[in-house]
Amino acid sequence: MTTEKKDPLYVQSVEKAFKVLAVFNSQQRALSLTDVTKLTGYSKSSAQRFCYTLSKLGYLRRSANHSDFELTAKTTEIGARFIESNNLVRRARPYLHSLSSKTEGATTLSILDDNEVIFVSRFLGKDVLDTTVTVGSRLPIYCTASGRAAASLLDDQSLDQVLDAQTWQQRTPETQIDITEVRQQIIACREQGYTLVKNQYVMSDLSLAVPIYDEQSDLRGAINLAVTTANYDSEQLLDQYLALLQSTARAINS
Amino acid sequence: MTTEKKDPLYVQSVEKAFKVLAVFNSQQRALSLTDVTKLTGYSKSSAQRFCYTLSKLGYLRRSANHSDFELTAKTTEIGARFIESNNLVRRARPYLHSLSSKTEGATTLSILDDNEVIFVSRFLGKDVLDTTVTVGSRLPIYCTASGRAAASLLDDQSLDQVLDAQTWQQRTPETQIDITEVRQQIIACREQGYTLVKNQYVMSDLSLAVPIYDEQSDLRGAINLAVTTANYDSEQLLDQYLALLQSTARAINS
DNA sequence: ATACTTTGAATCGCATAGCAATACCTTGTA
DNA sequence: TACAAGGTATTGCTATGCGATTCAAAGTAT
Repeated sequence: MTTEKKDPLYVQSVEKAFKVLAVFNSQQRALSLTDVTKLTGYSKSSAQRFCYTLSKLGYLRRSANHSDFELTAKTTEIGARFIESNNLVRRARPYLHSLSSKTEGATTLSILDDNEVIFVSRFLGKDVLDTTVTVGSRLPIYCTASGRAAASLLDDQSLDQVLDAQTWQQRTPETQIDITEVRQQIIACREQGYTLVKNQYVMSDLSLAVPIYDEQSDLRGAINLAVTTANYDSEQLLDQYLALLQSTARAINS
Repeated sequence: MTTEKKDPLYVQSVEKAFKVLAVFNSQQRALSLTDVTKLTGYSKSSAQRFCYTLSKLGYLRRSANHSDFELTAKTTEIGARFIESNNLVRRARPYLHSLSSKTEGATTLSILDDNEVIFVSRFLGKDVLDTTVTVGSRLPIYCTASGRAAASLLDDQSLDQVLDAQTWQQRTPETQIDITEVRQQIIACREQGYTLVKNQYVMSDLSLAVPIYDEQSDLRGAINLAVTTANYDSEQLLDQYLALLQSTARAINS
């Protein structure tokens, strides 16, 4: 079924292991073996074997009542090594940190991955506005400033592919779910070098993002400054911080 | 050789995949196939197969010059789902954030894992002191306030095991590498409910940590407030923030 | 209590997925 | 042009991972 073609180099057990890990999330924190069976579609035996193996390796553990499995802190290890080793993240961090302090908003660096962006660095200012997103969180392109800015670096063809692959959802009353409308926004960002997004992903979020292309590593992404609509309106944000954000982007890229 | 005993449920391919990912770190950012071969001890074929598979899955990619492999941003995904789903982290976050703003120091929540602690939440204050540690970073027990505080929750036997397993290293001129000395510090923490650590992991770091035990999830860890010795001395830190840190710990636990 | 259902753990032959070795390219160097 | 070194592709063998099945335990209902 799902097995594309026989590919002699491809190790399916690895795929299965990651798929098992993938069914755990904040909605599905603790899962029984049968849950895993259903969610992965694997046989009882396979689910058993992979849960067992992943437990041995320390990426899963039994929940407090011993009936379920859940992710362990160890799952953060691999990603942390990426964060620690990536030069773009390394370079960006001090700038984002100071920008966050200066503005009291939240700053992030995100990287384009498939049809989404992944937050790879994040600093929260005094303005809380958390929404539980953290380093490692995946966010859609169409309704985030980071996503739109990062996507503005793509050529037309890739952009269309990415937009087609979005799962368009009316996340807030104001979310734009019209593909041509969003596409225009992204093209505009490509031309003017920034994008401003309001109440698209969650309400009371006002975000300004600037694309980042790291030649050396060939990574596309964006830096983002998020504030609450309670403290700023769009013009204030642009007037006060666009120049700063853009110079930060330049600084990171050099 | 390394295969302990035959264990019919254990899927070795999964172990190998993770071991391949594990050889990548900030010292070894980009690795060729032969590098991976050497570092894992696997045959050329195996290294090839797992690098190939992990690339297909999106956890590795070719470096800019196409000769090496490197970790991708996607590696942060799994850990992020742990962070997003873990209740202890969830509960602690707002407290740590406000504590960091209030003190201008860096706050962290860490969880005991094997013989180390893992940072699972972290907020940097205006006092920079970064040292590239982030969410997901593993840190030793013996020379960190978080580690010592978390270890203070262990019974004597486990504590000794953990201490024996440390790779004692003179990280700074002041690092204590005497096991009995460190053990005393940890026992003291067990009694007084906090530990203060200075210049042990890096110079000019002054850290105050309080143990956290989450009954519900049976996780042991610590919350930590780190400042620079330039801004505080030990007594100031204790006087001003110990009570606050302890009440934060209580708040998190309820 | 006793049967029935559901879920997790252990067992077992079988087929195939993953193995190492090898051969085949490709690229840089002398 | 020959050589070396690292990367890529192929192949035959067998151990590994497979699903089915059985066994055990815990929970529900009668």
